[in-house]
Amino acid sequence: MATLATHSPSASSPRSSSSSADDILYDTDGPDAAAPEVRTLAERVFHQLQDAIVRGELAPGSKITEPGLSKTYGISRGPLREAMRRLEAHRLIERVPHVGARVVQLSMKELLELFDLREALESMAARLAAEHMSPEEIQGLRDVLALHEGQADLKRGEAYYQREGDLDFHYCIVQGSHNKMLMNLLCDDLYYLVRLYRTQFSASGTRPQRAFVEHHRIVDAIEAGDAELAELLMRRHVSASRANVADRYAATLEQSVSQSTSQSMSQRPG
Amino acid sequence: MATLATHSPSASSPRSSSSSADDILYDTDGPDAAAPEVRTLAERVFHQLQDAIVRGELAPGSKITEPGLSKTYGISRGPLREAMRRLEAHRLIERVPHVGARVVQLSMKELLELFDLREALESMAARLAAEHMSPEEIQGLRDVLALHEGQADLKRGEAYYQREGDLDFHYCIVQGSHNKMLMNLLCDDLYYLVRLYRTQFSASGTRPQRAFVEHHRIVDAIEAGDAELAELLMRRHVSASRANVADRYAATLEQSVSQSTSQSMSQRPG
DNA sequence: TACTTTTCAATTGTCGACAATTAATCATGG
DNA sequence: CCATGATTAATTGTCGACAATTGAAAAGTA
Repeated sequence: MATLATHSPSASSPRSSSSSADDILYDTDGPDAAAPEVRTLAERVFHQLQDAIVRGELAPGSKITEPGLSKTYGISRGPLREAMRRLEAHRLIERVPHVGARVVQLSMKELLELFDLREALESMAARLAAEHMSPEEIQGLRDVLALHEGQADLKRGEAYYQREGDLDFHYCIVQGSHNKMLMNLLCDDLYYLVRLYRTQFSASGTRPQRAFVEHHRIVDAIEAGDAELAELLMRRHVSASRANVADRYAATLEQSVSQSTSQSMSQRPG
Repeated sequence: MATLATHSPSASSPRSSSSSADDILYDTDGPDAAAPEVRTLAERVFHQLQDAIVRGELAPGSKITEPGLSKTYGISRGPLREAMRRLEAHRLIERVPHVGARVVQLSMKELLELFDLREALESMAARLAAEHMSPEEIQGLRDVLALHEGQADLKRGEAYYQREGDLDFHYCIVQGSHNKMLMNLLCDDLYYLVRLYRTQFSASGTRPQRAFVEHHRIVDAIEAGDAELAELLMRRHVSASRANVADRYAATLEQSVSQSTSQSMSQRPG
């Protein structure tokens, strides 16, 4: 049932299968955050499972069993249960006592709710970033945008979202808010869900380029110290992203009229 | 070290030590949410520990050890670790690998950050509530306010906040938003922290009465379907509550100049 | 055939024991 | 007297085994 790819049980190097985009993010977290931070088996398996879920190797809605994963990753059920409990805390899996756990499957309603949350929280983050970001941090933000501009992905206009490039930007904004609570909430609890469905509803048409322009406008506002404008632009940016996802979903629905490929979609499109 | 009160290891009735205010909240959650929901040892101990922390029996910053709690609650370390992991997910304790866990101790900066988050999220909740709440739900909201009005606590103007009366109201608003993501975030992740520090920085002077009036105004806006006004009023309401906490903290600081009772306060006031 | 009951295999929950790591204690040397 | 290093007790991490619960398959009956 679970389309689990080959996972070497003895992972020698930590964070080996994570994307390069993550390294950019983690570097912005601070100087002492560069440490691997995998001091225990449960942590390592947690990161591996997290990666497998976000990458889609563990399909949304698929049931995951403790003995199965225990054998797959070569560890006992003790640390595995701890890793699963952490996944549940991050809302990546859902557990039912005495029944089991399965990978989370957001309905379209919930996915749009997630964007509403982002709109409220990230606009707040942009406002705080405009108030608190240092010139060095703003320069780092510009570097991120320049890095994205140089990538061929953006020019082809396809994979800007899928390759975490967009989230990199949002990460930096949230970090710039200097609000630890907000950082925890967005980066630890919400962004993993966003990444999960980002690959499914990737941006279409001219949306990546427009998003890139919007990013620049937001940085301009932050650099000018215009908190109100930064908040407004970020709110519009997330809202436009939300609308794009909704459109993509509607297109998927129309497409699924002829083809009955409603397997990976939601059952309750309310 | 941990000032743990007497906890009967064999708790016959579930949710025995929770306040009556919680029952009101849980009833608004739906008809089938009245079930005890404690189908496992880990769940029960989680609720017991959660209650002990929120009630202050486990002081903020105090270290909690697995063998200690294991013996206190009469269970093995297996389910206890699971309960602790859930507490960590709810940000009520902080764990360090190979070192241990201790009850969370928010700095004043973090506590104010928490209020900023509430301001952004609950104003959003109020707006959604004005758009989506049914007449029956609004009537339930008025019932909550009437219930609070009849209590002697409010008249004495002291314990309105401490007795979860205020949070009851906010719970109902969040439920009325009909946004599951928002409900999870606020009710599961943030409100326990709020409750923890609510007893410490209880409202002062005429603040409880004013808060009560503000509650009525918010319900009026919701009933009128004025989403914009409801959002604004809630934003002001939370902001005023934040200011009140900040004032109380400043008063505590001045008081700690003569008395060096900086034990339960934060070490990093900034 | 359809429905109810029973059985059973699989999974989850719980426990006790052992290994690994840490922080404090104590001894030693400068 | 203080700093530094080894020792040790305590705590956390990990493991394998057993008990309890669940869901479904199998058997029986109307």
